Amino acid sequence: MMQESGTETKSNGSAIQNGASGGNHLLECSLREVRSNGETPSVEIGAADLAHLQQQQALQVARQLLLQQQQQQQQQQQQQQVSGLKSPKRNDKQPALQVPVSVAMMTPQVITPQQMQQILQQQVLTPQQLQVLLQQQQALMLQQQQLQEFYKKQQEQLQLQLLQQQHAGKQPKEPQQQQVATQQLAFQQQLLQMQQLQQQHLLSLQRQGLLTIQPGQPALPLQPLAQGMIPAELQQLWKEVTSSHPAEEAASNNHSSLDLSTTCVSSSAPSKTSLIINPHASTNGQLSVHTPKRESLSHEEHSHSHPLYGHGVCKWPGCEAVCEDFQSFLKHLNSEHALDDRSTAQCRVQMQVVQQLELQLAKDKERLQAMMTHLHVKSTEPKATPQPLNLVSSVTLSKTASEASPQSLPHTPTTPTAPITPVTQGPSVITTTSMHNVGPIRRRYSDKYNVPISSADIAQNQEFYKNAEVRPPFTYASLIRQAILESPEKQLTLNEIYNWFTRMFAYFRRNAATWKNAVRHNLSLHKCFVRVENVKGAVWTVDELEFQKRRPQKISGNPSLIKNIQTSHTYCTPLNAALQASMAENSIPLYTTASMGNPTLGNLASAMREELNGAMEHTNSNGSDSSPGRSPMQAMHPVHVKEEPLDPDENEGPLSLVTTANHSPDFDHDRDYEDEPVNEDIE
DNA sequence: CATATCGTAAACAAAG
DNA sequence: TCTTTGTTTACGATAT
Repeated sequence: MMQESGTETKSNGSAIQNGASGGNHLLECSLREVRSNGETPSVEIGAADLAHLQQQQALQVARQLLLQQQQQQQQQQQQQQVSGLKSPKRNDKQPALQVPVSVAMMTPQVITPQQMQQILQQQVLTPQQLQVLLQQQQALMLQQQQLQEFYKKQQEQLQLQLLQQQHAGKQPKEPQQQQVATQQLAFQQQLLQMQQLQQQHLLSLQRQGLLTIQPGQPALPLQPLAQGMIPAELQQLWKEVTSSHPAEEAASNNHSSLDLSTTCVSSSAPSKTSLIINPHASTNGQLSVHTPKRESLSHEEHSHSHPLYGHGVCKWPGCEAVCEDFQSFLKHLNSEHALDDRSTAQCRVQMQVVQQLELQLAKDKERLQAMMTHLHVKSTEPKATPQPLNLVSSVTLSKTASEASPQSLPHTPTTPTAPITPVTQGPSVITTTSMHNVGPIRRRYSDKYNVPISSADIAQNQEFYKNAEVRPPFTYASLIRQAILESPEKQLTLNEIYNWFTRMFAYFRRNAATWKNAVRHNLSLHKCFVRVENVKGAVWTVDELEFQKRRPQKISGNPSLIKNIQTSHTYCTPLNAALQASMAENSIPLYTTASMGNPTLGNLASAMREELNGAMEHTNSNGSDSSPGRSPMQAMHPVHVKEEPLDPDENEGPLSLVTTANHSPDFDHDRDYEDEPVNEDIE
């Protein structure tokens, strides 16, 4: 290898970097802070804020509901007492009474599987956002479940009382009332069952690819959510995406789904009838069995992270009670947040909160779509700077997004087979690399078309790739380059590169021999990687010029692509501003204070900026650049949170702010991956 | 069809 | 001697 180019490269790099990296640093820092907060999404606090505003109203609504419900039940039972017959009409009445209640508890404001998948596919959300959403959803589900159980309990108890009144002292074998009651229950549970079946059906349809959601369809503002997802399905979905702990989660999934299904199915089965017939043992028994079962389940399921428990604090909206351990939290949860009017109301409020968030998300997605459309389609129009901000709810724009720029949105046409990497086929500046369904399939990498490459996408999907064993859609060269450029000194030893791979990508915690060989192979093969002898050995650096050299060739074939890139470059700064302004504009209190606002949007912003910078970078390399002041290396500056603190002796780097901010909090986290995974599964 | 790129495998050598 | 690091060649898949 030629060593002399090493110093050359370095001086090159630093010279270029100095161009315009200052702004990035500032942003970087703020983003970093934000990100570090994002580890523990404090959505509930924001929810609490909103809850305070809405609590009064919701409380009343809830009370009314409960009152109505009870009254209706009493009326019903009085009728039963009077008639003592199981008339078919009773069944007619019940839907009117029960359906609204139970359905209302089941359906509202729960993300449908379609929406989930859509979100995942479009990858408009960062994995962090998804997790936040997911947690919220799970919390909601739990609450809903509780409500349902409560409802059922209540019904049973009422009937029990009824029985005791009527047949005091007797041991009725086949009282007609009970048949009626059983019918009631059965009916209600059939409803639930039907809903579940529907959901499962939809899910399976989607999994088979029969029911596809057009990825180009922008952010349909929440359709009336007819189907909610039960927690098991949510988890299943999430697991499919992440597939990080398959065994455990599969187990817990089975539990929860079993729990639900048994509740529904068996209760409509005759065996349950006998249970109900024997009220003393049965109902009590069911209650005493059921409740702890669910508890232990939730304990199992969320022992690591209960949606309502974090950092020793109860995260029930507006609570924040301190619980030292999970057990005490459970106690607290059951005592303080038992099923009463207040909890019910809070649950409803939380639903509203989630709905609002979803609405907001839909809006922002639409807005993003409009911006993209505008920048792609109307690339000939030079002054479009603040315009995207005003396009908040323009349906027409989002329509044109899917129609006019088909290239910008990979359509994955008719793929009933395995959904193979609908990875950015288009030149979209804001890539929508869908990664969740990337299988072990061989494929072309987006790097080819996609200017922003790893730098941007890695940043965007960092969290995801960290936990999901999904092959990142980037070439080894891109990844290596990214690793090196993320390091404070812009240089890494081979081992450090390895560590970066294992730390950043769950995928590379397997088959070490293979990918390490590939890494070495790439390091040697590509001229852009320069080995520099050091006192302690050798480090690898990136020759940006060389790296840039390779890509214009690839891209040259596609004029529209270049056009788009240039366009995005032209609008880079304005768009950046627009984005941030948009975020500021959007930051309703709910967002800014506590909920998903800062971390996720910040993350998004960083990702977007990276994308844009990446595009810029490439345009520069094409020579058709209009702003020579900005350099490729600027884009290379890490906007990422996780830096490369591995080398304790390389601290005097130029990015002191960044590195110091990075080193302390992340250090042990880094060490985690450093040791184990490397040797992990070499055979 | 030719070519380029990429990933994988593997042989080999030098250094630690 | 074994492992790590680095270089090189070969081949298949895929995209242009």
